Amino acid sequence: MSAASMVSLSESMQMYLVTIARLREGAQPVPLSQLADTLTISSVSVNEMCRKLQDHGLVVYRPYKGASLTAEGERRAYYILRRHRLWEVFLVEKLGFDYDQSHETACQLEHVTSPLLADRLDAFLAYPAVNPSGEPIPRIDGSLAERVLLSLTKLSAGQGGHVARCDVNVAARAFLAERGLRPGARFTVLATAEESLLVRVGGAHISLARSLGENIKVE
Amino acid sequence: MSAASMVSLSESMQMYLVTIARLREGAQPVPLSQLADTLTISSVSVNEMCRKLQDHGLVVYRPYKGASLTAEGERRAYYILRRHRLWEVFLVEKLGFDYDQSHETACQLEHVTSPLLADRLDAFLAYPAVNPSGEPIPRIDGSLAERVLLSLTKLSAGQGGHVARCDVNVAARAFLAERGLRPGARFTVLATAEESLLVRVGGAHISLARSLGENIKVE
DNA sequence: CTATATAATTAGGCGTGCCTAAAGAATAAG
DNA sequence: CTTATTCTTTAGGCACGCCTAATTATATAG
Repeated sequence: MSAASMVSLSESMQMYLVTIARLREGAQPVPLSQLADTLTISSVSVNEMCRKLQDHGLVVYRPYKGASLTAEGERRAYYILRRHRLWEVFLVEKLGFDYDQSHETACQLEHVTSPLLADRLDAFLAYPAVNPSGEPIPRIDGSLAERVLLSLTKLSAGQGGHVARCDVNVAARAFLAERGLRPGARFTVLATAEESLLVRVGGAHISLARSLGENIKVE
Repeated sequence: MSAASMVSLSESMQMYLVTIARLREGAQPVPLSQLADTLTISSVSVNEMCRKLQDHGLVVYRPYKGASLTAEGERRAYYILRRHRLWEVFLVEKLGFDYDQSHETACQLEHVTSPLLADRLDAFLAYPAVNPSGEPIPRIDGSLAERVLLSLTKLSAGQGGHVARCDVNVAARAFLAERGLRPGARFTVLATAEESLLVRVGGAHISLARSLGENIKVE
């Protein structure tokens, strides 16, 4: 529980923090299994690291519940997330990367980005508010604009946007992801009816029950 | 002595290779003491690593002589050096960094730069031939333009350039470095006479014997 | 309320890259 | 040619971040 305000964190610790920040929904702790899965690291190692992060005062870990961020942990996570998303903007807008390519590359660059570099990059990119898939970029002061999310069913035919979250069961999530309807994807609503709606994502068309669309959050 | 052509190298191994490439003059092996000094790593560790690099077929290490690069080692070194200098150009020209700042930052970025990123960056910067201090940038094919170097004494009053190398003894090197006349520094020749010349570097003026200037290589 | 699947933990290990201390070898200077 | 200095090598260790195998604890479905 030591403060460790100025100490610089290892790349691994940084990755854990930002992963928790990404996976959590609201103040919900993130199950370690999910963390292990996302990071592709064994659950034993994840456990170990979460305890260490807790000792550093960055994470609160409750067995069988999961890991959540302390105020300091969140600050650290946003610090990295800011760099990550700034690089994504640079890679996509200036270097013509695909979003997926940019994400992978930004994952590396984020850890070697000094405050000076981050701020200059920010200025160079004209202070973007969001990354290429619409996720907000934390500001220098650590503040993060909340995304304004709508249910997919709130849109009318012709409108489009980005998928933010799919709050559905695993089977449905896999089904949708396979067809391209996953967080970050750009889509257009083609038609709506009483009980279902038709969506275009990438080259594919998907027809969804309203009950399912209700739980897909977009912006 | 295994080939290891495709294997990716650790960041440390990369740092050793590019450091050797930077320090060597011609095909001269680099003394381990100099390597240890530059990397600020104990000579024991440097020794260890040079043996490992030799086992990987990247370096030739001869005790009491020093380390030199194999063809493959040089290829790897240039691969990193290319990324390093491209980032320096980006940081200085696009983000307004000082050269010294850019050098430090580029040292980090170079290790997380995929071929795609390097090539896009190269294009974005309009295929620069040299970094901000005039050192040539290795090309994609691994070729490195030789610098055209002159002795400082070859210049006449009014001409200027960058210091490339100071081939003088330690005391003289330290003396000159302290006054700003070190590799990378921009200077102007203010006046020349039979036995000495006057140079401006930064805000300072330095008067040098021709015999000393003879061994200062510039471009 | 108990069985079963899921999660947590302990124990022991591995590779990398660095360190210090101490001993041994070669070069360069007298 | 020999001594002093510098360089090399061996030995033993440490921190980090990861691993597997085996054990123990919890939660939840029946």
